[in-house]
Amino acid sequence: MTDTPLLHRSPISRRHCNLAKSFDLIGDRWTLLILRSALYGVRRFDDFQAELDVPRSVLSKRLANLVEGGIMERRPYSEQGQRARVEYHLTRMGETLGLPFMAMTAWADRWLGGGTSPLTLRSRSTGRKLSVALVDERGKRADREDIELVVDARFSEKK
Amino acid sequence: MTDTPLLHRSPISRRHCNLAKSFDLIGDRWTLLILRSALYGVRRFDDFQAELDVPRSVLSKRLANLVEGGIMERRPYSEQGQRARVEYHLTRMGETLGLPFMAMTAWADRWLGGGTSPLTLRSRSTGRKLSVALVDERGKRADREDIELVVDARFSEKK
DNA sequence: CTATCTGAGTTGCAATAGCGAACCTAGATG
DNA sequence: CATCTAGGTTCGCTATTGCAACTCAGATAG
Repeated sequence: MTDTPLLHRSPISRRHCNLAKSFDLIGDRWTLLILRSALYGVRRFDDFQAELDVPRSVLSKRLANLVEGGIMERRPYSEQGQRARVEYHLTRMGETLGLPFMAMTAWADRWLGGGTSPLTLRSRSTGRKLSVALVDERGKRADREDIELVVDARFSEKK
Repeated sequence: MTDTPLLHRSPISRRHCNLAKSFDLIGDRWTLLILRSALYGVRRFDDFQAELDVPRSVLSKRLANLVEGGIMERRPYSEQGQRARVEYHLTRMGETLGLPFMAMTAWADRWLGGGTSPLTLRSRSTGRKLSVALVDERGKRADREDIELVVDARFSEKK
């Protein structure tokens, strides 16, 4: 296992790094916890609040940020004989966070859960176990040593 | 595309959720940015500081947390004719965050970068483009509708 | 037609965390 | 013996968080 070579600067400048930008949007403990719940199907203010025990004022602000960022949307609903209320649904943009969250879950199960996985993923059609991996177009897994980073020079440090 | 069914509580209680635990460790904007740089090969205090423009006091605290959490380790080094100094290396635990970060990068390129990817991944041996995906043991990609969540009942809400 | 319940917030205040600048320290160099 | 460098710490100020209480709007009950 060779160490990655020492660098003094990242190959992609922070201004151009979409990953870095994404952290402005979701790089916050409560936001991440809200998204975790939302990906499971939680949608309502009081459900988020009760499940996470997040201060209502903070929850309110975080949900507003997520809506502004396009990750969630406010959608009115009404239950029989109740006045109209509001749910927070993931947009398509929000739903696609599923994959990074699954990758993160696998990491966390391995390193923080001692290898126990409270939740596993399975193919409904084939019954096979699913996992997140780095693969080529054919589905062949790449191993760590075989990965090459290709940097688009337009996005490097000083342009 | 059917909506995920409404839930009032997540299927995994927060106490048992390793994903939720991981957010205590890395669910913070600066921590995430530090890890991004570290995965590229940045290791030194002043390099992190200059690249990220993070307050030195905050950087100091975050690095200490990462070391305490087992994600990074302090390692002494000396350059010729310089006194011994310290670098922050990712441990194996830290390195394996690469996959979640690659998944997150792909998400961010798609939704925040308008589809432009400053950085792409390629297989050194085959030259093929690599991407993060949810696959079965054979490398067959699963599509969204075909994913089943299997919950270990021991970790549900009330035990 | 007033009183109560419920879900979805807002408000106010104290405690905490973050920010930026200045300072410290230990050896190597001029 | 003054300066430089890398890796920090300290300090005062501001911004954000956490918590409890309050509001608001409609539906239902008495």
